[in-house]
Amino acid sequence: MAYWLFKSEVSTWSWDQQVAKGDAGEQWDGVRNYQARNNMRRMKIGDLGFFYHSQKEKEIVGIVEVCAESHPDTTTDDLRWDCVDIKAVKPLKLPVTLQMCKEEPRLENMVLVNNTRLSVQPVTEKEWKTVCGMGGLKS
DNA sequence: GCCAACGTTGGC
DNA sequence: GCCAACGTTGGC
Repeated sequence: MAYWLFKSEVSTWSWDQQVAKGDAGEQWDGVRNYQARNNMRRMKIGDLGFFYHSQKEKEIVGIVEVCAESHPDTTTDDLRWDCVDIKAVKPLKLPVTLQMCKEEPRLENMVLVNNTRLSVQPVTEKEWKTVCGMGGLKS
């Protein structure tokens, strides 16, 4: 079981839209970055991820689950780009803001804190549990 | 709105 | 294969 973090602008694709898709989920398309794509290729069905709103909110708002492994991104003909499908699992009771992550010593090595521009990131199990705790979930 | 960080592109 | 130029992302 691996853990990930998916970043999106609210105006592009929001948590509410993700929730509205229900268990069917939706492909995480539009990624045009090799590192992010490579992370998606490593994902397995059942892996969990955080859903992060960038730019305005700058906070982790919910938990998603990978429901289809990497496949071609249907929004482009360019064969280089793959994506996975994810579905919403549940929201955090309390959103965990970027600032909270920066102020939390246990998260000092988190990719979110150190590489703000990567849109699909790995999360360690320790970081996962820490953020879930901060978000009001037992994990 | 600015700017730093980073990735990509293309000329040589 | 190097590196300058350029574009994009995202925090502030």
